[in-house]
Amino acid sequence: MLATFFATLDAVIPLDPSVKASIGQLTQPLHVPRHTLLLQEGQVCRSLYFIGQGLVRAYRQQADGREITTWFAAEQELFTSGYSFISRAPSRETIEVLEDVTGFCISQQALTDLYEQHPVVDRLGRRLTEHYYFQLEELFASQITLSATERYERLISTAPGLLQRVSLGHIASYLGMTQETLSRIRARPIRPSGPTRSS
Amino acid sequence: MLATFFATLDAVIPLDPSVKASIGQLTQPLHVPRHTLLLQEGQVCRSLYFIGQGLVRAYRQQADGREITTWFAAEQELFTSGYSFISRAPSRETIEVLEDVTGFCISQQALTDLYEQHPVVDRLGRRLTEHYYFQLEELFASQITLSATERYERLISTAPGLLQRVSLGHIASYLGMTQETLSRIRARPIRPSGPTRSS
DNA sequence: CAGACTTTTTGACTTTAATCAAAAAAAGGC
DNA sequence: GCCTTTTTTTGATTAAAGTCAAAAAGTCTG
Repeated sequence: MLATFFATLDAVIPLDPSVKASIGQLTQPLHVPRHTLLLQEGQVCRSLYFIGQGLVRAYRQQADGREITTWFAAEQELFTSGYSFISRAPSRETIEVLEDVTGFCISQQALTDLYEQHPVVDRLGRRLTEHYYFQLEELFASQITLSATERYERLISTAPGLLQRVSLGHIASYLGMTQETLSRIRARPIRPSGPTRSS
Repeated sequence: MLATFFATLDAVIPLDPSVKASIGQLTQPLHVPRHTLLLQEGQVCRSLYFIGQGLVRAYRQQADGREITTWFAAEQELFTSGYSFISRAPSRETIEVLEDVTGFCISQQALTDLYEQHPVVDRLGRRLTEHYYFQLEELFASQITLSATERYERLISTAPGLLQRVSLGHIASYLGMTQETLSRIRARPIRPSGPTRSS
C-alpha cells in the first residue's frame, strides 16, 4: 500500500499532498518472488525500491568467489544500489530477494523529475542519505573496534529479528567473519552480561 | 581564500552568484594552530569547516583508552562531526588539528538559513552527503574484504601524500590495525606486483 | 516420506595480527 | 647541539579467527 510508503517518507520530512501526488504517479507497484536477482553485478541499478513486505540483501562477489553481504533491507525500508543508481555506473553488488517482496519502485528518471518538480525532494533525499551515512558510520566503527563476538551481539540488539530470517552464512559475511566462526560464537555458553546476585 | 572554497562547491554543483553571496556573508575565516582540539568528545559540533591549508583528523576514544582515527581531512576538503552537527547531539569523536589550518567555517544556524534561502543548497548538501557515503562504503568494503597489508596498499594508492604527513600510529588505527603490525608491513620486502621478466 | 540438497556444527590445524616488552631512531625544546 | 620526549622498529609470545574437512541437522521436493 502506498500509504505505508508515504508514512515512511513523512517520518523523514512531512510532504505536501501535491508532492505525494507526484510520487504516487511516478511510482510502480512491485511484486517479486524469492530468489529473484533484482540487480546483477555489472548492471546499472535503474530503480529505487520500497519494501512493503519481504526481505532482500545485497552482496559483493570477491575475486575468490566468496560473497560478502553488504546490507539487508526489510519492511518499511528503502533500498537501491546507491552508487550505481546515483552515478549510472555498473553496480559492484548483486541484489537478491530472500523473501517474496511486495512494494514499490521509482525509476532514475522519475526521481530526477521529482527533484526538478519539488525542491523538498532534494531535502528528503539529503535527510535519507544523511541517515544512511550515520548508520554506515556506526557499522564501520563497530567493525574496527569490536571483536567477532561483540559484533554478533551488536547485531542481535540492533536487528533482533534478522537472525530468524536469514541464513548464518549471509549473517557471517555481513559481520565480517566466516560461517564457522559465527557458528562457534553461537555455540559458546552465554557470558554473564552484568552483576547478578543469586542469594 | 574564499575563491578556492567556491571552486570546491562549484565542482559539486554550479552555484549562482546570489547563492555565493549568501555563503560568503555567513562564512567566517578560520585560523587554528597545530594541536588545537576543534571539537572534544561530548561537545556538540556547531560548525562545518572548509580547509584551505592544513590537516586535521577525527578520532574516537575507546573504553580501554585507545584512539581510533576515523578520518583525515586536508586541503580543499570539508569536514565536521557529521552526526553531531546534523542532529545537535554530543559528538563521540574528537577533532584534532595536525597541521596549522587556515580556512572557513559555517555555523549550524548559518547553514540552516542557507537551506531556507536557497533550495539549491539542499541539493548541494545531498550531493556532498552522497559523495561521502560512497567513499565510506568503499572504505568499509576494504575493511571487510582486505588483509592488513592490502588495506595499507590501498591507502598508499588512494592517499599517497598522507603517509608523509601523519604519524604511523594514527594511520594504523585508521586502517584498523596496531602500530606494530603496520610497522612490520612496511618493513617487509616489496612483493612483486606483476610479472616482470629479467632476461 | 524418502532421498537429495543445503545449512549448520564440530574438529584439527594454520595463519594473521595482537600483545607485551624493550631497543633504536627521530623530532622538539631550550 | 644536547637532552628529553615521542615515534618507530624489533623480538618473543599469545590470542583470535581462518582454513580445510567431515559429520550432523534441517529443508525441500517429487
